[in-house]
Amino acid sequence: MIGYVRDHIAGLLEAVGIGEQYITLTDPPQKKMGDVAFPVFQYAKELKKNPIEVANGLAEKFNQETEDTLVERAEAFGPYVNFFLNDRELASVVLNLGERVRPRVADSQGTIMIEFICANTHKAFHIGHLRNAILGESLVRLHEYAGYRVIRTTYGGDVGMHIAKCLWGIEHWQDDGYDAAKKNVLVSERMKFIGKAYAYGATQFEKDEKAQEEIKRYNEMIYQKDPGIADVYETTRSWSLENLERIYQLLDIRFDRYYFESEVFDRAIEIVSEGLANGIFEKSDGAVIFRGSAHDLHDRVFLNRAGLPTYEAKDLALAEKQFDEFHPDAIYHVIGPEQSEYLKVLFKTLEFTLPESKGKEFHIPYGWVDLKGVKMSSRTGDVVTAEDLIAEVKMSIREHMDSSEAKANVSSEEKERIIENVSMGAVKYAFLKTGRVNNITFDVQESISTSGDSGPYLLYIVARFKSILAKNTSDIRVSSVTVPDVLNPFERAVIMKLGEFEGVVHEAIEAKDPSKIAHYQFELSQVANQFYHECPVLDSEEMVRRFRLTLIETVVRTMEHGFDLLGITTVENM
RNA sequence: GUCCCCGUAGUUCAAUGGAUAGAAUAGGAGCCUUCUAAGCUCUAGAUCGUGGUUCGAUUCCACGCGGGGAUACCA
Repeated sequence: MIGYVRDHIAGLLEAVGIGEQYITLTDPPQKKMGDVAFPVFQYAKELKKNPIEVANGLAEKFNQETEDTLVERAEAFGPYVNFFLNDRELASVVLNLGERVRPRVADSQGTIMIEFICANTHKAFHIGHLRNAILGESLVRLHEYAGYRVIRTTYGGDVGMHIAKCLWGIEHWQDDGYDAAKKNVLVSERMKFIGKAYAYGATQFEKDEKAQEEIKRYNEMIYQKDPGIADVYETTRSWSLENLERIYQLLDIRFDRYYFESEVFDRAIEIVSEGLANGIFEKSDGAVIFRGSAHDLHDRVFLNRAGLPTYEAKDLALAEKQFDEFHPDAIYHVIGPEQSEYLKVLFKTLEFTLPESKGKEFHIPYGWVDLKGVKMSSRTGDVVTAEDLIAEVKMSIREHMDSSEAKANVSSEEKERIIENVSMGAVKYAFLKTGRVNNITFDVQESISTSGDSGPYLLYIVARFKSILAKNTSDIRVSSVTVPDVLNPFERAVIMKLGEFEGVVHEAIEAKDPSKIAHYQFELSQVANQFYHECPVLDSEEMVRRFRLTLIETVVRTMEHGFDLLGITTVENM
C-alpha cells in the first residue's frame, strides 16, 4: 500500500474520532472492494459492539463528515470499512512520487561496516560464495540508500590449516602439477589445480595420521613465515587473489578495505595472552579457551596447544582493527548460518576484550545453497564454481540473443554488453529472489531459464518500455501532462503498484532482505506487462499518449531503481 | 544429549495476526499484417501433526515429527 495514502487515511480516521491505537490498514482482497481497508475489530471490541454494525455506522459517519479530494468515499464490507480513491488524485500523487524516487545521498544515519565474501584463499569460489557476494553487495546498496555511510570490507583467510592442507597437497598430489599450473596462463586453470590439491590434502588429513602430522607442521611453517615454503605460499596466494579480483569485477563489486588473517594473527596472540592474564580466558587441556558455557553459550579454543591462534583469536584482533580504523556504529557480518552459534560466543568474548564493540556486532546469516540432486563439497573438490555457473548462463543468453529478432540496430559491442548485463542479471536475480534466511536448492537449468520469475523476463519488460520511450516524439514534460479523470483498470493497477515501492524498500532495509525488492520487481513487471498488452501508447490520442508515456517512464525509472538496489543493470534492447 | 535455523501446490518460492493462502515452473488449449512472442490469455493443485493464546493463526507460544547446521584445539 502507498505510504502517503496510508498516512492520509489514518489522519482522516482520527479526525472522525478513531483512536490512533485502533488504526491498522490493510489491502482489500479484491479491486472492486476498494483500495484501502480498515478492519474495525479492535475498535468494536473497545466499544463492546458488533464489528459489522460498527463498520456500517463508521462508513456512514465518515462519508457525512469527511470532505477529501483523494478519498472519494467509504463503504462497509462486513467488519471492514473500505476506502475508494479518486483516480485523478491517486495518479497525481503516485506519478509525483515517482519523481522523488531517487537514491538519497544523506549521511545522517551513521556509519556501518558491511563485511562480506569472507573467502579463503587457496579454495574454489563456489556458488555459496556467489550468494554471499550478491547478497552483500545488495545490502550495501540498500543501506547507502537508507542514508548510512557504508564501509565495504572483506576478510580473507590466507593463513591457517586450510592453506597447510593445500600446500601439502601441492607437494604430494602430483609430481609435476604445480609446475604445469605455473606455466598455465589462465587463472581459472591454476585455481582448478589449487582446488584439486586442497581436496587431496584435506582427504589425506582425515585418512592418514602421518599426513596429518606433516600438515600441522606446514601450518606452523606458514605462521612462522618459513623460507622453505615462502615461495609456493606467496605464488599460490597471489593466484587466489587474482582470481577473486576477477570475480569481483565480473559482479561489479568493490571494497574499501581488504582485511587478511595474516595481518592480524600476531596481535591475536597478544590479545589472548593479555586476556589470559586478566582472567578473561583460561587454560584448558593445553589450550587457551573462553568459557562460553558461563554465558549460556559454549566453550571455544582461542589459542591451540601449539600456541597458534585459531580463527576465534584472529577475529578478536580483526574487530579491534576495524573499530580502530573506521569507528563504525555497527558491523554487519554477512556470513553463513553455520557460524551463527560461533559468532554469539565471539561477540560475547569481544565484550570483554573490546568493550566498545558491545551491541555493535551483528551476524547477517543467509540460507545454505545446495545443488539440486547433487551434494556439494569443497573437501572432495566436488563444487560448482561461480565461474562455471556464469559461463553456462552466458552461453544460454547468447543463444537466445542469436535467435532473437529484435537486434536489428545492435552493434557487436552493444550485443556483448547486453549479453553481459542480462547474464549477470539472471544470476543475481536467481540468488536474490529467495528470502535471505531460506536455503536455496539451486537448479542450474532453472537459473538459465529466461521466462517467468527470472532476471531476463524482468529486463525484457523494461527493454520493451524503453523501446517505446525511444520511439516517442511527444512532449512529456510534467507541465504538458494531464491526468485523466478516470483510469482504466490496467493503468490503475500499475499506479497502485508503483506507489508501493517506497514501502517495499523500507521493509527490505528493515528485514535486511533484498528478496523483498526482487519480489516487488516481479510484481510490478507483471502488471506493467498487462498494461503493455492492453493499452496502446504511441498510437493513442494526444492526451492519452502523454499520460501513458509518463506512466511508463515512471515504471522504467522505478524498475531501474529497484534493480540498482539489487546490483542489476538494465538494457535497452534484448 | 544440548543449542540455532527451516517445514506452504508435483517442484521452486510468496503472504505487517485479517476477508476466498498468491506466483512461477512442469502438463493441456489458444494468440504474432497490431509500441520486441525472452511475451499474453484460459485450465488443476498446498499450510507436517497435536494442543494453546485470539473475534480471527501460514504467521505468535508449547510439545512432537521431518530436513539442515553448530557443539575444543579447521574456517
